[in-house]
Amino acid sequence: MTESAPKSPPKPHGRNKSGDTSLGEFVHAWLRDAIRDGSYQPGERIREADVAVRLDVSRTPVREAFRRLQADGLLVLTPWRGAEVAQLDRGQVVELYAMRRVLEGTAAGLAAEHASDAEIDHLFDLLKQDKAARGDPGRQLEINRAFHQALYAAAHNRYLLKALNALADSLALLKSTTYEVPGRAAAALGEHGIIAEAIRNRDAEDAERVTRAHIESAERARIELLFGDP
Amino acid sequence: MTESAPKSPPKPHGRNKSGDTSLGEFVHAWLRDAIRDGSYQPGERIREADVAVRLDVSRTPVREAFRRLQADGLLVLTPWRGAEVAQLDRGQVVELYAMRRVLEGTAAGLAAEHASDAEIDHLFDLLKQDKAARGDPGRQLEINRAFHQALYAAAHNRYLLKALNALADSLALLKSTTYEVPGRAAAALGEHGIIAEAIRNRDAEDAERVTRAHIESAERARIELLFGDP
DNA sequence: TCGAGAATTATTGTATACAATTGCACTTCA
DNA sequence: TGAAGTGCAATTGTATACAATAATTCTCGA
Repeated sequence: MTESAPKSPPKPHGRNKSGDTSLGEFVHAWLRDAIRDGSYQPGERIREADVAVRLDVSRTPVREAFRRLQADGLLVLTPWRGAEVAQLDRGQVVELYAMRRVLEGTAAGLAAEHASDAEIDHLFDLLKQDKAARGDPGRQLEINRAFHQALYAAAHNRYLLKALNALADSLALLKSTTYEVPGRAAAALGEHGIIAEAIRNRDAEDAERVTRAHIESAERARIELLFGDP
Repeated sequence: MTESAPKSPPKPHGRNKSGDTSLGEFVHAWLRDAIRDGSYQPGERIREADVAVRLDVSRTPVREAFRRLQADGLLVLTPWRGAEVAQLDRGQVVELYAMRRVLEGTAAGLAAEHASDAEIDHLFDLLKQDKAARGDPGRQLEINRAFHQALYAAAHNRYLLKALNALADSLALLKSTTYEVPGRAAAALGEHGIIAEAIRNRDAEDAERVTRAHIESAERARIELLFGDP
């Protein structure tokens, strides 16, 4: 608890075993993942010193990570009160999905215009993998993420990519995933297929339309999951 | 230069005269404004110690500000190289405006659906002020900003607001403003009027359409200003 | 004279000491 | 008994010392 305990000798702070360049980045990634997988629940308070002790670093990189996570919207920092994992009310969830519908639709539209053939191949490859993973929800979830990431990248717009990633982070604050709704995984797979098809056809308008529909059905599943009355 | 100079006695770090709650926030705001008004030029390197000495604070709050500005996309931080004011290449400018077209259009569409009557009144009030400020470019620029901010707020979507503000920050990296193009201020005023009208009519589709057109003409002015060959 | 390598220096990354603030528990008085 | 005031503990904000790294300069040899 106290920091005056006989610590190990000051360790060099060069690259740590992960691919992070600095401890601050390492802590950022760690906390982000911890929030994602629910180790830290929304609304829970996080103390700098706790994290520092747990990761065996000083408070400095922890503070750095806190600021970044605040900017990402994952933490709420109040002066002299510290950090709390953000929690979304119903209104925010609705706003989040409204935003996602727009951005994701835009990404699909731009992808239809700008995606390279290799990028389109990659989308279809992921679809194939998804089909193969039927019955393995964990794997499907992973591939689902990859599909959306591939879609974002194919749009070739850095600002859009950044905004979509920020949105995805906020979405991670909702503990459960829509794949827990019966049939949702299969439905999503089908919708992904339609999206990929539209992109291959270079039909931007159609790609945007079907993608918005995809997000809308994801939102319906989400609202049902969270609040039980769609 | 050296920090060991006989400093003033350790000053209390309570609320400073500005409305900032912490020094970190104060430094953040200061740097942000300095980048906005060109005191720090894009591409210019900024050293932590310099800022610290200049603002008479330690490096800690400066570092904090640097991280936030990096998250905002205003600074580029390379490990052990420090901070550089971000600079946008032509591709980024195009991507930025593509994004802005989408988000700003979406904001207008949502505003048409969700804006309160008071918010719509505010938009028209700003239009009136803008007309009155004809001939005063500085004031017009200020009102222009306020108009767009009011538009963002009227959309009632926190994520959209945040994304648009981030975009506006990046836009500030371009030193000049499109109002330097002859006739641009007047054209913008007219376009703003059309947007406000569409919102008052609660015509979301039209509001989005005319707003996208507005951003497109702003982009044309920008590209001409920056690169001279539209 | 030029280039490769080593020492030096400038600058950032990290750790930690200390100050300031807040919230809570305890005391005290009506 | 309850409520208000006061002191203490927990926690964050800030300053600064030190370590590590990268850029720069200097030296020496071909």
